[in-house]
Amino acid sequence: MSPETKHGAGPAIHAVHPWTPGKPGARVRHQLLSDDERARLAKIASIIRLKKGEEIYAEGDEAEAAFNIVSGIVTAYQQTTSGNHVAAFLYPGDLFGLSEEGRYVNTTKAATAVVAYKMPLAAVRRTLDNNADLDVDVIIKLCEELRQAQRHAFILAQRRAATRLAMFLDLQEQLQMSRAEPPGEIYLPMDRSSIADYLGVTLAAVGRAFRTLTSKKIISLRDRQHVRVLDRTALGRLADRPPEVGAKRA
Amino acid sequence: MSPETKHGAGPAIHAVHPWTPGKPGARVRHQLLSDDERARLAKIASIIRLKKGEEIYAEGDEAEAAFNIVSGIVTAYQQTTSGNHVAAFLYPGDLFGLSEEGRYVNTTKAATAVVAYKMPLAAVRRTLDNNADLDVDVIIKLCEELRQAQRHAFILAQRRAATRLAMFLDLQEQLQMSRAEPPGEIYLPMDRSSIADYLGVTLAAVGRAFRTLTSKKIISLRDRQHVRVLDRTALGRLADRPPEVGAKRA
DNA sequence: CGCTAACTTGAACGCCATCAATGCTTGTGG
DNA sequence: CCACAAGCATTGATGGCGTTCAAGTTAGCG
Repeated sequence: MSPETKHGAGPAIHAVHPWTPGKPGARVRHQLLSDDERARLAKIASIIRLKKGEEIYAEGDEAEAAFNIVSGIVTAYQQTTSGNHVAAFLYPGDLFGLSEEGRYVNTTKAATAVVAYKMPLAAVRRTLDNNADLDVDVIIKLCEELRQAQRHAFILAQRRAATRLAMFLDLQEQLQMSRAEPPGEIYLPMDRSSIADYLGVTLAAVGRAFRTLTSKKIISLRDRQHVRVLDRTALGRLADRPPEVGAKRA
Repeated sequence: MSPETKHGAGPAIHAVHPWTPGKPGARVRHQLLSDDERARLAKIASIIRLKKGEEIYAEGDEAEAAFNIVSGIVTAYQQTTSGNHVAAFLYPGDLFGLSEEGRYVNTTKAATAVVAYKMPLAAVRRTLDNNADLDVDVIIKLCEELRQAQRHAFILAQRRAATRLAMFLDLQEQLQMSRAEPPGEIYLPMDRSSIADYLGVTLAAVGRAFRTLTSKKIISLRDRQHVRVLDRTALGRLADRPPEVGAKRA
């Protein structure tokens, strides 16, 4: 078997461009690497395949490789005594395995079956040293991940669980569009408890929030993984405006 | 080195190194730029001086320059109908002015009097194209900002206000150490309502949280801007940091 | 087709948002 | 130097929302 040829040219990095303007709010993701660059990275990369639930590396481990997702979803989280905190859901085209002072800062595991490229850090650094254009691509990707983390913080700063969920769904839909996936329905590959850990609320609260949005006819659930948006205006309103603060009602 | 050199040599970028290991948890920040690089950046930079409260740019403005702080504190935030969300407090050595599709993603204003370098984006890009070593420095800095944003999200995922405040104080103390500032007391240059907006709680809740930590003899307040840590173990426990078992490197 | 894990729903308690009043501090002019 | 004002911060009461604990339901998988 020859996975390298099967999956084509090699690693691919997708990101929204920081300085090239597009249609406002469109946030189109481009593939940043040229065929040439992909081929160069392919030389230092190996393919790994993970079953759902498998751990890739753990927080505090010595960082030895960076990863690039080909297919599937990866959850990055940290474990605490009072439950897990999900920092990000990673999709095809995403990079992960960043370290601080030589150690990984979070734990990663496959949320679905995953295929990914694994690139030893030493080789990555060597390649970066010799390819100035790659540097720029990495910068662009890091800018995107930074904005992503800031959006996450923004969601977590909301007070009501239904608002956080609305913003999460809104975000997922935007990401899906920017990945040029079929629209019309939001697909949630991760399970409810991962969503809860991402939103910083309990599993029970996520359930209630889904119920709230459903009973208000803002969304409808085809099944646990597929959400249809019925009232985009109301969803958007929840996502950046305070929910009816007025408590003066009988 | 003349006294003027510090401000005269040009922009300075400070960051914790992602792959060079240090004493675990020490998180020492280094100045990334060589004198030569600073001089090159100085050619495209101009100095700006801001009074406390002055706005630097607003969310949605067309991005035309990046900034690098020389002295003072900058607050980066977004305005919503239900109050402000503070995304970050920026210190000397930090970079800001990142954009998405050519527009700023947040509003920035001076939290204290500020001196900063302003660098037109076009010139920055040209300089990056011609200086591969600068690229690497920017990558390192972006990694740090990313981790910073993830830590912020981690704080916001906490449920109790006192826990968020404890983690915030812990973080500020670490940052202060990594900046090699005098230890023994945490200095909070920002006002209470900025802290509230950073922690995603109300001003009143911040007050209560301070009172809780004070009455538990975990901290004491010299004045509104100076906090002394009385019980670091308890603070770390609240902050959900693993107990520091003589972690002085093996 | 039964088992298990994931999810939903229910009831009581506690924390924080909200509204509102008081206290503190800083700056300005008399 | 004090009086005063304006902004910032603390403190107090009440109610809503989310956590917690627990039971019931669905879906996935052998």
